[in-house]
Amino acid sequence: MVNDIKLLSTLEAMTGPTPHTPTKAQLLELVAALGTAQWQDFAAAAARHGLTSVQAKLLAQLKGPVPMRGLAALLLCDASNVTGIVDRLEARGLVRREPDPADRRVKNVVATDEGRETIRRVRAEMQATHSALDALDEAERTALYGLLERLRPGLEHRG
Amino acid sequence: MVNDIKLLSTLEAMTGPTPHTPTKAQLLELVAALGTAQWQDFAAAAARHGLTSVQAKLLAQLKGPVPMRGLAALLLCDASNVTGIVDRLEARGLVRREPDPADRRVKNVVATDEGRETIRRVRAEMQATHSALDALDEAERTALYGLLERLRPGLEHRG
DNA sequence: CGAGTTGCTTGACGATCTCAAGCATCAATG
DNA sequence: CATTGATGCTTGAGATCGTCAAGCAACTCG
Repeated sequence: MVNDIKLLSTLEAMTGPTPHTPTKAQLLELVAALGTAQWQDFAAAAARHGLTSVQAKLLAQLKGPVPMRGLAALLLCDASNVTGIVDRLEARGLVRREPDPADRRVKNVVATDEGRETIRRVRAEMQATHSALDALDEAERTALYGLLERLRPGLEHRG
Repeated sequence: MVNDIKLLSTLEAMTGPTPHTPTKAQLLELVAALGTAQWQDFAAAAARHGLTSVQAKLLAQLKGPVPMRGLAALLLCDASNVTGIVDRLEARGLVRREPDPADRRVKNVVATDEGRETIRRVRAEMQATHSALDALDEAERTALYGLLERLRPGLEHRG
């Protein structure tokens, strides 16, 4: 699938002095470190707006109306947990519970204007993440995106 | 710095049908999604050994003796929080508190044999992460490693 | 209608997290 | 040496997060 010699030399030109092929363990550690760094960047940005990371994460899922059950699935947690988180967001006016017209058991959660604006700012204020991505040029971003997309299927549906 | 045309076509051969250059937002979203997926993989593996994710994360830091204060710095949390986490790990025999010979205020936390073995297994059992990385060949891993290393400086020391 | 399922909430309980306060120890100063 | 201040850890109060079990309302199917 890949022409090793040509590709590696191109990559070397691209990423600077190439470390020799990393162990899976090294790669794993690096991915983990960056994952937590980015999560903490997110948490810090959320905190500046008086949100916990979980509240911000929930808010980030609300592109449209989502039933409580759906939020539990997205956040991979118990539905009873979502009740409390939405309670607190609703008390601050960032979110609304709307009755579902088709099923009276269901409550759909919707972000208010203020909620949308807040999460937009949180994303914009993730300085560490933004400046990290700014270190890459366009070609590198495309390459990174492609590689990460290849990782996605393995990571997201787990066995 | 980069020969765009040649590089992009090589990358296209490498990553399959190339999405056009992704927005920073798209890239950010993808990185976030993979970060959480990996974190949940870690949490699930830890849970199989009766550990919470935070307990496992603390255990993962113990390559040698680390003072409580140092753990708080590594985990980016209050020192009083570490007390409780170490209490629970110590009660299960995964960790020990040792007096510091040079400073009697300090307690150094050390992983026991069982603690080391447990965290080793947790890492080994992160199936989703391992199988995701298995989807990449050697050249791709090297490329990914190089790109992530470029991201690290921006992400880790934040302003 | 009745039985089972599903969506949400509540209550109990443990873990995580922060803050303020406290105790012991260290370091520096007079 | 004695005092003062800083440092390392623990404790307690209070909020959030997370699960499980139980409950109520509403949907589905026979």
